[in-house]
Amino acid sequence: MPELPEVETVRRGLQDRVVGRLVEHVEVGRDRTVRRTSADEVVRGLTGARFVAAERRGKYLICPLDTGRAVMVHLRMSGQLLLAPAGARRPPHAHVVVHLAPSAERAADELWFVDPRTFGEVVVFDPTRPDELVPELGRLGVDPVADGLDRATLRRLVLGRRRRMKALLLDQHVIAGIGNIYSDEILHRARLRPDRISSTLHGREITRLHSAVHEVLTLAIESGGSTLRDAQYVDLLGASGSFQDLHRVYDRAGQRCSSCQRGTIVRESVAGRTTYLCPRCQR
DNA sequence: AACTGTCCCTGCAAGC
DNA sequence: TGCTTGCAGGGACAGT
Repeated sequence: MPELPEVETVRRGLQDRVVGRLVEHVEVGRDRTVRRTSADEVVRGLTGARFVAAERRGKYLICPLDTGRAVMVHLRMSGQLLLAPAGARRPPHAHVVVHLAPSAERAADELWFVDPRTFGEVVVFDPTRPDELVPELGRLGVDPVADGLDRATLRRLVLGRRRRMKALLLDQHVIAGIGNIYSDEILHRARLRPDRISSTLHGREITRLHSAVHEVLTLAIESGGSTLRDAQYVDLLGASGSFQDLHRVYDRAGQRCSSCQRGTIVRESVAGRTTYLCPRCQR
Protein backbone atom coordinates (compact mmCIF):
# COMPACT_ATOMS: atom_id res chain seq x y z
CA MET A 1 0.00 0.00 0.00
CA PRO A 2 1.49 3.29 -0.92
CA GLU A 3 2.50 5.28 2.13
CA LEU A 4 4.81 8.26 2.48
CA PRO A 5 7.96 6.55 1.11
CA GLU A 6 6.16 5.10 -1.90
CA VAL A 7 4.37 8.36 -2.67
CA GLU A 8 7.64 10.25 -2.27
CA THR A 9 9.32 7.85 -4.72
CA VAL A 10 6.57 8.47 -7.25
CA ARG A 11 6.86 12.21 -6.64
CA ARG A 12 10.55 12.11 -7.46
CA GLY A 13 9.75 10.24 -10.65
CA LEU A 14 7.25 12.92 -11.62
CA GLN A 15 9.78 15.61 -10.81
CA ASP A 16 12.34 13.99 -13.12
CA ARG A 17 10.12 12.90 -15.95
CA VAL A 18 6.87 14.83 -16.02
CA VAL A 19 7.44 18.33 -14.61
CA GLY A 20 7.85 20.80 -17.45
CA ARG A 21 5.82 18.73 -19.87
CA LEU A 22 2.66 19.66 -21.74
CA VAL A 23 -0.57 17.67 -21.65
CA GLU A 24 -1.92 17.06 -25.13
CA HIS A 25 -5.06 15.23 -24.22
CA VAL A 26 -6.58 13.10 -21.50
CA GLU A 27 -8.78 10.01 -21.38
CA VAL A 28 -10.90 9.06 -18.38
CA GLY A 29 -12.13 5.50 -18.54
CA ARG A 30 -13.75 5.17 -15.17
CA ASP A 31 -15.87 7.82 -13.52
CA ARG A 32 -15.30 6.50 -10.03
CA THR A 33 -11.66 7.61 -10.19
CA VAL A 34 -12.75 11.22 -10.82
CA ARG A 35 -15.81 11.01 -8.55
CA ARG A 36 -14.96 14.13 -6.61
CA THR A 37 -15.68 16.19 -9.71
CA SER A 38 -16.25 14.61 -13.13
CA ALA A 39 -14.44 13.24 -16.15
CA ASP A 40 -15.15 16.53 -17.92
CA GLU A 41 -13.57 18.60 -15.16
CA VAL A 42 -10.42 16.48 -15.15
CA VAL A 43 -10.12 16.43 -18.94
CA ARG A 44 -10.69 20.17 -19.22
CA GLY A 45 -8.45 20.95 -16.28
CA LEU A 46 -5.47 19.04 -17.66
CA THR A 47 -5.70 19.43 -21.42
CA GLY A 48 -3.27 22.05 -22.70
CA ALA A 49 -1.72 22.52 -19.26
CA ARG A 50 1.93 22.13 -18.35
CA PHE A 51 3.12 20.47 -15.13
CA VAL A 52 5.18 22.99 -13.18
CA ALA A 53 6.02 21.04 -10.01
CA ALA A 54 5.49 17.77 -8.17
CA GLU A 55 4.73 18.09 -4.47
CA ARG A 56 3.60 15.76 -1.71
CA ARG A 57 1.71 16.20 1.52
CA GLY A 58 1.43 12.98 3.47
CA LYS A 59 0.09 10.45 0.99
CA TYR A 60 -1.29 13.13 -1.33
CA LEU A 61 0.48 14.04 -4.57
CA ILE A 62 -0.12 17.59 -5.75
CA CYS A 63 1.09 18.84 -9.10
CA PRO A 64 0.60 22.54 -9.79
CA LEU A 65 -0.11 23.37 -13.43
CA ASP A 66 0.81 26.48 -15.43
CA THR A 67 -2.88 27.33 -15.64
CA GLY A 68 -2.98 28.18 -11.95
CA ARG A 69 -4.86 25.00 -11.17
CA ALA A 70 -3.35 21.82 -9.72
CA VAL A 71 -3.97 18.11 -9.95
CA MET A 72 -4.24 16.01 -6.80
CA VAL A 73 -3.68 12.27 -6.97
CA HIS A 74 -4.25 9.87 -4.08
CA LEU A 75 -3.20 6.27 -4.70
CA ARG A 76 -5.09 4.89 -1.70
CA MET A 77 -4.85 1.07 -1.65
CA SER A 78 -3.87 -0.07 -5.09
CA GLY A 79 -3.26 3.02 -7.21
CA GLN A 80 -0.18 3.36 -9.40
CA LEU A 81 1.13 6.18 -11.57
CA LEU A 82 3.09 4.77 -14.49
CA LEU A 83 4.92 6.51 -17.30
CA ALA A 84 5.06 4.66 -20.60
CA PRO A 85 5.91 5.46 -24.20
CA ALA A 86 2.97 6.74 -26.25
CA GLY A 87 0.98 3.85 -27.64
CA ALA A 88 2.36 1.26 -25.22
CA ARG A 89 -0.01 -1.52 -24.31
CA ARG A 90 -1.98 -0.51 -21.23
CA PRO A 91 -2.48 -2.77 -18.25
CA PRO A 92 -6.00 -3.47 -16.98
CA HIS A 93 -7.55 -0.74 -14.83
CA ALA A 94 -5.78 2.23 -16.46
CA HIS A 95 -8.61 4.57 -15.50
CA VAL A 96 -6.98 7.88 -16.44
CA VAL A 97 -4.49 8.31 -19.29
CA VAL A 98 -2.65 11.62 -19.66
CA HIS A 99 -0.96 12.07 -23.03
CA LEU A 100 2.27 14.09 -22.72
CA ALA A 101 3.53 15.94 -25.78
CA PRO A 102 7.07 15.23 -26.99
CA SER A 103 9.62 17.77 -25.81
CA ALA A 104 13.17 18.61 -26.82
CA GLU A 105 14.52 15.92 -24.50
CA ARG A 106 11.73 13.37 -24.52
CA ALA A 107 9.47 11.50 -26.90
CA ALA A 108 5.71 11.46 -26.41
CA ASP A 109 4.68 9.55 -23.30
CA GLU A 110 1.56 8.52 -21.50
CA LEU A 111 1.01 8.88 -17.77
CA TRP A 112 -1.33 6.14 -16.56
CA PHE A 113 -3.32 6.12 -13.36
CA VAL A 114 -3.88 2.41 -12.77
CA ASP A 115 -6.05 1.31 -9.86
CA PRO A 116 -7.70 -2.13 -9.59
CA ARG A 117 -9.51 -1.45 -6.33
CA THR A 118 -10.68 2.01 -7.42
CA PHE A 119 -10.22 3.65 -4.03
CA GLY A 120 -7.77 6.10 -5.57
CA GLU A 121 -8.69 9.54 -6.87
CA VAL A 122 -7.68 12.18 -9.38
CA VAL A 123 -8.93 15.74 -8.87
CA VAL A 124 -8.13 19.02 -10.62
CA PHE A 125 -8.62 21.86 -8.16
CA ASP A 126 -7.78 25.49 -7.43
CA PRO A 127 -4.77 25.43 -5.09
CA THR A 128 -5.65 28.87 -3.74
CA ARG A 129 -8.96 27.42 -2.54
CA PRO A 130 -8.16 23.86 -1.48
CA ASP A 131 -11.15 23.78 0.84
CA GLU A 132 -13.54 23.69 -2.11
CA LEU A 133 -12.55 20.25 -3.37
CA VAL A 134 -9.80 18.83 -1.16
CA PRO A 135 -10.56 20.09 2.34
CA GLU A 136 -8.63 17.24 3.91
CA LEU A 137 -5.37 18.86 2.77
CA GLY A 138 -5.97 21.59 5.31
CA ARG A 139 -6.51 19.05 8.08
CA LEU A 140 -3.33 17.05 7.52
CA GLY A 141 -0.92 16.80 10.39
CA VAL A 142 2.82 17.37 10.20
CA ASP A 143 4.67 15.61 7.37
CA PRO A 144 7.83 14.18 8.92
CA VAL A 145 9.79 14.41 5.66
CA ALA A 146 8.41 17.50 3.92
CA ASP A 147 8.04 19.59 7.09
CA GLY A 148 10.49 17.82 9.35
CA LEU A 149 9.44 16.60 12.75
CA ASP A 150 11.64 17.50 15.66
CA ARG A 151 11.64 15.74 19.00
CA ALA A 152 9.86 18.56 20.82
CA THR A 153 7.00 18.58 18.32
CA LEU A 154 6.68 14.82 18.42
CA ARG A 155 6.69 14.93 22.21
CA ARG A 156 3.83 17.43 22.18
CA LEU A 157 1.82 15.35 19.69
CA VAL A 158 2.30 12.14 21.67
CA LEU A 159 1.88 13.38 25.24
CA GLY A 160 -1.03 15.66 24.40
CA ARG A 161 -3.24 12.67 23.63
CA ARG A 162 -4.30 9.51 25.30
CA ARG A 163 -4.35 7.12 22.36
CA ARG A 164 -2.87 3.80 21.41
CA MET A 165 0.39 4.46 19.66
CA LYS A 166 -0.62 2.60 16.52
CA ALA A 167 -3.80 4.64 16.16
CA LEU A 168 -1.88 7.83 16.76
CA LEU A 169 0.74 7.07 14.08
CA LEU A 170 -1.98 6.11 11.60
CA ASP A 171 -3.98 9.30 12.20
CA GLN A 172 -3.28 11.55 9.22
CA HIS A 173 -4.53 14.57 11.18
CA VAL A 174 -1.66 14.12 13.65
CA ILE A 175 1.24 12.92 11.48
CA ALA A 176 0.70 12.73 7.72
CA GLY A 177 2.00 9.88 5.58
CA ILE A 178 2.40 6.88 7.89
CA GLY A 179 0.25 3.84 7.10
CA ASN A 180 -0.05 0.29 8.33
CA ILE A 181 3.36 -1.02 7.27
CA TYR A 182 5.49 1.86 8.48
CA SER A 183 3.65 2.28 11.76
CA ASP A 184 4.53 -1.32 12.65
CA GLU A 185 8.14 -0.91 11.55
CA ILE A 186 8.50 2.38 13.46
CA LEU A 187 7.00 1.01 16.69
CA HIS A 188 9.18 -2.07 16.52
CA ARG A 189 12.36 -0.05 16.09
CA ALA A 190 11.23 2.22 18.92
CA ARG A 191 10.57 -0.92 21.04
CA LEU A 192 7.03 0.29 21.81
CA ARG A 193 3.90 -1.85 21.83
CA PRO A 194 1.28 -0.76 19.30
CA ASP A 195 -1.35 -0.63 22.04
CA ARG A 196 0.82 1.45 24.33
CA ILE A 197 -1.02 4.60 25.44
CA SER A 198 0.73 7.66 24.02
CA SER A 199 0.47 9.83 27.15
CA THR A 200 2.47 7.28 29.17
CA LEU A 201 5.66 7.51 27.12
CA HIS A 202 8.82 8.47 28.99
CA GLY A 203 11.52 10.80 27.71
CA ARG A 204 13.77 8.04 26.45
CA GLU A 205 10.87 6.39 24.70
CA ILE A 206 10.02 9.63 22.93
CA THR A 207 13.64 9.86 21.83
CA ARG A 208 13.53 6.31 20.48
CA LEU A 209 10.27 6.99 18.69
CA HIS A 210 11.67 10.14 17.15
CA SER A 211 14.73 8.30 15.86
CA ALA A 212 12.63 5.41 14.59
CA VAL A 213 10.29 7.66 12.60
CA HIS A 214 13.20 9.24 10.77
CA GLU A 215 15.25 6.07 10.36
CA VAL A 216 12.40 4.06 8.91
CA LEU A 217 11.13 6.77 6.57
CA THR A 218 14.60 7.76 5.39
CA LEU A 219 15.68 4.18 4.76
CA ALA A 220 12.41 3.37 3.03
CA ILE A 221 12.71 6.34 0.70
CA GLU A 222 16.33 5.41 -0.06
CA SER A 223 15.07 1.90 -0.86
CA GLY A 224 12.38 3.19 -3.21
CA GLY A 225 9.57 2.05 -0.90
CA SER A 226 8.15 -1.39 -0.15
CA THR A 227 6.81 -3.69 -2.86
CA LEU A 228 4.58 -6.41 -1.42
CA ARG A 229 3.32 -9.54 -3.10
CA ASP A 230 -0.29 -8.42 -3.38
CA ALA A 231 -0.31 -4.66 -3.75
CA GLN A 232 2.44 -4.59 -6.35
CA TYR A 233 3.58 -1.07 -5.66
CA VAL A 234 6.06 0.10 -8.29
CA ASP A 235 7.54 3.49 -9.07
CA LEU A 236 6.75 5.73 -12.04
CA LEU A 237 8.93 3.65 -14.35
CA GLY A 238 7.67 0.31 -13.07
CA ALA A 239 10.59 -0.52 -10.77
CA SER A 240 9.96 -2.31 -7.47
CA GLY A 241 11.12 -0.95 -4.15
CA SER A 242 13.34 -2.98 -1.84
CA PHE A 243 12.45 -1.86 1.68
CA GLN A 244 10.34 -4.99 2.14
CA ASP A 245 13.66 -6.83 2.50
CA LEU A 246 14.43 -4.62 5.48
CA HIS A 247 11.05 -5.08 7.18
CA ARG A 248 11.64 -6.38 10.67
CA VAL A 249 8.06 -7.22 11.60
CA TYR A 250 5.60 -6.52 8.79
CA ASP A 251 4.35 -9.81 7.28
CA ARG A 252 6.90 -11.75 9.34
CA ALA A 253 4.62 -13.59 11.77
CA GLY A 254 6.29 -16.69 13.18
CA GLN A 255 9.79 -15.47 12.46
CA ARG A 256 12.44 -14.79 15.07
CA CYS A 257 12.73 -11.13 16.03
CA SER A 258 15.84 -9.75 14.35
CA SER A 259 16.35 -7.17 17.08
CA CYS A 260 16.21 -9.12 20.31
CA GLN A 261 16.95 -12.49 18.63
CA ARG A 262 14.68 -14.19 21.14
CA GLY A 263 11.08 -13.15 20.61
CA THR A 264 8.80 -14.42 17.83
CA ILE A 265 6.89 -11.98 15.65
CA VAL A 266 3.13 -12.23 16.11
CA ARG A 267 0.23 -10.92 14.08
CA GLU A 268 -2.73 -9.40 15.85
CA SER A 269 -5.34 -6.68 15.41
CA VAL A 270 -4.76 -3.25 16.93
CA ALA A 271 -6.90 -0.21 16.17
CA GLY A 272 -8.76 -2.31 13.64
CA ARG A 273 -5.63 -3.02 11.60
CA THR A 274 -3.53 -6.08 11.08
CA THR A 275 -0.50 -5.48 13.24
CA TYR A 276 2.86 -7.23 13.56
CA LEU A 277 5.04 -6.95 16.62
CA CYS A 278 7.59 -8.65 18.83
CA PRO A 279 5.90 -9.11 22.21
CA ARG A 280 9.27 -9.61 23.84
CA CYS A 281 11.12 -6.42 22.95
CA GLN A 282 8.20 -4.03 22.43
CA ARG A 283 6.96 -2.67 25.76
C1' DA B 1 -11.74 12.72 22.93
C1' DA B 2 -11.30 8.19 21.41
C1' DC B 3 -13.17 4.11 20.15
C1' DT B 4 -15.75 0.66 16.97
C1' DG B 5 -18.11 -0.51 12.92
C1' DT B 6 -19.49 0.37 8.07
C1' DC B 7 -18.78 1.48 3.43
C1' DC B 8 -16.39 1.69 -0.93
C1' DC B 9 -13.94 -2.30 -4.50
C1' DT B 10 -11.19 -5.95 -6.36
C1' DG B 11 -7.95 -9.75 -6.29
C1' DC B 12 -6.19 -13.19 -3.87
C1' DA B 13 -6.23 -17.01 -0.66
C1' DA B 14 -8.25 -20.03 2.50
C1' DG B 15 -11.72 -23.44 3.10
C1' DC B 16 -14.99 -26.72 1.68
C1' DT C 1 -9.45 -29.64 -8.64
C1' DG C 2 -13.09 -26.05 -8.65
C1' DC C 3 -16.11 -23.35 -6.49
C1' DT C 4 -17.54 -19.99 -2.78
C1' DT C 5 -16.54 -16.99 0.78
C1' DG C 6 -13.96 -13.77 3.34
C1' DC C 7 -10.49 -10.70 4.06
C1' DA C 8 -7.35 -6.74 3.37
C1' DG C 9 -6.78 -1.91 3.41
C1' DG C 10 -7.06 4.31 3.46
C1' DG C 11 -10.01 7.32 4.83
C1' DA C 12 -14.56 9.40 5.64
C1' DC C 13 -18.33 8.96 8.38
C1' DA C 14 -21.89 7.60 11.95
C1' DG C 15 -22.86 6.10 16.33
C1' DT C 16 -21.43 5.11 21.24
